[in-house]
Amino acid sequence: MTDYLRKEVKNKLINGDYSCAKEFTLSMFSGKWKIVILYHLGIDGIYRFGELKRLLPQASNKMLTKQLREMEADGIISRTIYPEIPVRVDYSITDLGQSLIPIIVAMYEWGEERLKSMKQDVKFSINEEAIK
Amino acid sequence: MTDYLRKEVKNKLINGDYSCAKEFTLSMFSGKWKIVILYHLGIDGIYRFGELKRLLPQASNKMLTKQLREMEADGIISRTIYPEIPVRVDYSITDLGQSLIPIIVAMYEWGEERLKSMKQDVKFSINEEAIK
DNA sequence: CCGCATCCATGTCGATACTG
DNA sequence: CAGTATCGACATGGATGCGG
Repeated sequence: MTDYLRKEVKNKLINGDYSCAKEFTLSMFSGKWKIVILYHLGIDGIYRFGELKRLLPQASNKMLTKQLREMEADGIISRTIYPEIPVRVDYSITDLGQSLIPIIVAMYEWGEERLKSMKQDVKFSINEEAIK
Repeated sequence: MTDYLRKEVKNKLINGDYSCAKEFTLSMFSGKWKIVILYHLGIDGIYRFGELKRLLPQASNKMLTKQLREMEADGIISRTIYPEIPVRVDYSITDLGQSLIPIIVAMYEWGEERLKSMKQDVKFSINEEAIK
């Protein structure tokens, strides 16, 4: 829903509907590859376009570019072009982007916990099967 | 991207790729209306289907139902049917869903702050215009 | 090397009408 | 009341090829 969400939130903001603060935050990193890119840039540091591509082999050029451009427009990452030949482009997180990292870390931890307890449940049901 | 995200994450989980904990968490509330519904159920308490509809006038039956069913399947909300006539259905948040509320509150607060400083920037540029 | 442009299959969402 | 069914418009994302 990402593009849709971005458009919706923009419309709401234009129409003065400021009751959508959480949707606004969500629209920052809810996009294909966005949360992963942001996490890497926040934790690891600077990446070049090609490095991100290798990091996300499933992402097409088109999608990767789109996500990066949107995050740049939102001010959470920055893009630096070095007009060498061949061209070189660096991506890094901004201070604003960095301020989102705690939330993403919280999401990471929640996910880890949840996955752990889901594995537990699987073990339990296997044991129950064994008892029968 | 929501449905896509859900499918992707499910596939990743099936394939034993447990390195996607944040995407997994994201898939819990990244869906049309999900974060708003979850927030209301978490803060206000129980809602009936019709009440949610009135709360989200833009949401169609189809979408509202879909989002509620998915969140139920994910175990973050629960659905109770009272076989009266006419039928009555209550939706409430589960303990698991409640454990997501701090993250959503953090997102709400980040959004509020961000919107505030964006308004500030608008004021600044208006003042600059006035100075000229 | 880092993209953008185009085409096309698929997916998503709204509107409307109908049911137990 | 609380949904389901169906149809059609629209958007999304993958593949490919081109360009500075």
